[in-house]
Amino acid sequence: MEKSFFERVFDVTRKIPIGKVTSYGAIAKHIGSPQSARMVGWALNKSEILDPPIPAHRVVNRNGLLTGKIHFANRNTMVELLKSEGISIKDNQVVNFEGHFWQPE
DNA sequence: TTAGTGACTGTAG
DNA sequence: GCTACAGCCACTA
Repeated sequence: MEKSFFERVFDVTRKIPIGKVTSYGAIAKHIGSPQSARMVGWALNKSEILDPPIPAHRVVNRNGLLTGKIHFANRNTMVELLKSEGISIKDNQVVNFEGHFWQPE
């Protein structure tokens, strides 16, 4: 039994270290479908109903832009969480994105 | 069962 | 440099 695409996304996302961020594309690539980054976002959307919750706030698009924050109940939640982990956010974007970037394995 | 949708990305104009 | 379009796969109605 292999894990579904869905579960792999969570598996990778959970491995993101504190203070680090990654992109949908990086996760999708790790799973094996670089062009299915949309699926990653879709999966993360479902993640909030899971237990335990997935650190979806550490996943941003390839520009370091917090596009996913619009799906949080409060649009400041994602920013605040990242800031509390030592990541600076400016204008919905990760400051020094490449410096904080983390890639699975 | 078929059709529609999605937290993206890369290429082309 | 910016805008537009197509592709990708899994899930829900």
